[in-house]
Amino acid sequence: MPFFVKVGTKNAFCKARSATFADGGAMKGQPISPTALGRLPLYARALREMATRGVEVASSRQLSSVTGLEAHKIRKDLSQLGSLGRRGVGYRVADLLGTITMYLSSSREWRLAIIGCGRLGNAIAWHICAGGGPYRLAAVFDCVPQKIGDRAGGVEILSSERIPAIARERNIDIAIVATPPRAAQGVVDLAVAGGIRLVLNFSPVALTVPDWVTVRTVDVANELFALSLRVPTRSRSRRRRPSPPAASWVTL
Amino acid sequence: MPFFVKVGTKNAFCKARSATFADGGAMKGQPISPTALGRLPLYARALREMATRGVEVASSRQLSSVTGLEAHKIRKDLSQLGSLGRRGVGYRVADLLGTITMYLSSSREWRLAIIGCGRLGNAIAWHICAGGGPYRLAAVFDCVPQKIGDRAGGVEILSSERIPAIARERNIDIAIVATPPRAAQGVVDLAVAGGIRLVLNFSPVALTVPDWVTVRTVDVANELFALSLRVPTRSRSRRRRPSPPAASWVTL
DNA sequence: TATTGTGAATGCATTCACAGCC
DNA sequence: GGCTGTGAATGCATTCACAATA
Repeated sequence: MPFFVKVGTKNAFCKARSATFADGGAMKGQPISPTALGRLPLYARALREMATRGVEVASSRQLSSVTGLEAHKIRKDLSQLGSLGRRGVGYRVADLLGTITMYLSSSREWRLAIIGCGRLGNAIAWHICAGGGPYRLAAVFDCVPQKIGDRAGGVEILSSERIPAIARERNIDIAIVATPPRAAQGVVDLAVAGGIRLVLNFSPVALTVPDWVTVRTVDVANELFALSLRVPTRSRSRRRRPSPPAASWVTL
Repeated sequence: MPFFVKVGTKNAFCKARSATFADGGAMKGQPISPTALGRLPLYARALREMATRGVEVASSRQLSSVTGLEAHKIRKDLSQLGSLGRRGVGYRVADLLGTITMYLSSSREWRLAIIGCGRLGNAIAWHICAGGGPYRLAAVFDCVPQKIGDRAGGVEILSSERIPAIARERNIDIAIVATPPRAAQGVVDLAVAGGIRLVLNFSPVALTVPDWVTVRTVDVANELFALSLRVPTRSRSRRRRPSPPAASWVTL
């Protein structure tokens, strides 16, 4: 059972990996920090791209220029996967990519339902349909009668009333809510009734759910707002950072 | 020139507000922490909704149940705006809403360009067109000749080649990139050439930009990934949190 | 009693600095 | 000399606990 432990050093985090060597999982230290985990797909993409270009070895600085993240951060993240990379040389692209994909492959397929098949829902449906990854579009719902029976992302659109039943029937893991704000709470309630515990919400409202359900909201207006905060109003204490395009996300 | 200062107390943050009373802006302490600022729109929405329901006074607990955030956090955030709210009573909805909207109103209009008018770009175009807020859709670009001349979100679609010229002509502040991944870097280069310094990127690639440009990437696949990390694999150290629907975002 | 406001504690991510290798 | 790996320092957000107040 991996968890972070307080050990001798001041920063528990630094020792967390070695602290979990004992659990003897397939890979050495599972408890990679969640933020680092979230960046692994980015590294994987960069490495794949480098691999197709025939690059064999990549330094953290090169990875930095491709991903836009600081070399510091990259090394710290990668060090959590173990000691790949050779000092003075860099990381072997193929090996690193292999290890990362091992970590990423949850060897699990996630079954998605899109609720609300307006312009946005439709776009997401096709996006998922096209994109690789372990995500499968398993159902699409809408409450507009005219749309029912049409197809989106290769799946037949069903009536929203049937969400709870179909969610169980098709083993839906994740509901993507792309309805108008008004309807969002109603459909998420149906999804919860269907046993869904992960919700990705694109409508600009806060959804109330039981505490065993995780909601993640992506609000375009909020993204724009967060972005516009970034405008250099008066050259705010501008420390020279070589490439700071990495934006910090607003935490809800 | 607002900035955080180290003062007597151990936590500089706690004193940051009072430390900047001196700057004498229209509102007392401008330097609200960025994360708190990012949550203000959420509070505003909740308060507006309460106001329309005729609620006069709201406690942090009530706000908590509406927004899904912990009461702790809400009080901490709101305390940064000054001492609104009366102890033992709560916050006056109208007053609080007024103050928050004051903080939010940058009294500025942001002019957007959407680059790439496929399904996603089109959806975003209409989303912005419909949604209120200080964001105006000022241009839409696509590189597919067939689409040029069509309209999206009430704006004529122009050829991507014209991005630099139109960006200057129409004073575009923010570029929204919704192209296929291949084309993204190319169009963002054009946007940068047109003097755009804020980019919201929906394509799943890291964009390389000069350091005066801020890019914020929203990647649906990444969101799904981050969400699927949240699945309770083995009831991880589950501390009883009353309502933790608030998801923490993956930081790039 | 109910609720805000806030100093302090905690936790986590980032950044720094440099030891250890090529 | 260049580059990784990592302990420590820093910074910031969250959480806690409780004094102040209606």
